[in-house]
Amino acid sequence: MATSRYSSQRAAILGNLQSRIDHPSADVIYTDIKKTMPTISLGTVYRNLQVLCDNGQVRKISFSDQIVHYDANMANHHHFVCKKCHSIYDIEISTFQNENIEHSVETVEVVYHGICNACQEK
Amino acid sequence: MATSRYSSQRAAILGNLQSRIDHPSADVIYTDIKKTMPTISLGTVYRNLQVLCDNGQVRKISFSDQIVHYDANMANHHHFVCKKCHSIYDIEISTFQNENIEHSVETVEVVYHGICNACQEK
DNA sequence: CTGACTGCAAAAGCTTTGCAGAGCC
DNA sequence: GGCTCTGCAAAGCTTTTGCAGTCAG
Repeated sequence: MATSRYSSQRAAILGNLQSRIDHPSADVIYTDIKKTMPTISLGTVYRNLQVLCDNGQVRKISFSDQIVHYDANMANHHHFVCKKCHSIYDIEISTFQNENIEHSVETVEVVYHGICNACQEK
Repeated sequence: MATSRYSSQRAAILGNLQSRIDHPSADVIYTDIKKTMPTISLGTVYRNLQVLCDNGQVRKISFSDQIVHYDANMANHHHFVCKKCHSIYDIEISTFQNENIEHSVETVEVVYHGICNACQEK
């Protein structure tokens, strides 16, 4: 944050993402913001999403479609992806505990992120 | 596989993936196979990996790096991704039960795949 | 023979980056 | 005024696709 400066573009991007419950791609955010801020460029959207990620205000999520989706909900939660319509739903952890997911789950993918043993020893 | 035909290329791709414990990208598989089968093309690798996925012999896994990784281990297991060296480790479910993962986990990402309510009702 | 498969190369996404100019502090 | 940020456009990467020829069954 030390070298971060306020810009209306960055505010618009964060605001847009926080007002949504879906998990848009950079391009979807860009198209949406362009309606009210016609001069914004796609490169700016990508650059700011990266900064917001580094600042911990936004997270990237990626599924099997080679597109990075963004999520401003930083609370601990899971995701459900429909293989038919490709919608992405948030799954609250409490729901998860109850095994009470309202969709038909076929497979579960779990990915841990962190620092591996080899890197820690360096 | 009604309309599937044997080809040495497909066998080489599946064999290569099954002999590995890492989770290579299509390009890594291509480069590796090219050593013993110099005429194989990258397009063929992509096409066959897709077929093998459709047949349930291989699965795609994607993390936050915009590259699709392939995994021939179809048993139920999780993955650990090192944010420093980007290595991918398999995490066996039994290990998971014991919370006995040998790396330093910072975040966990859980994604369910299936058919959502809306699509089921159609 | 037939039709699925291959190699090649071009095209098609999505994302990153260089540059010159603009704007926040 | 300095340094970060922006818009634009080009470049970069991964992946897909069209086509004509090849090969398994």
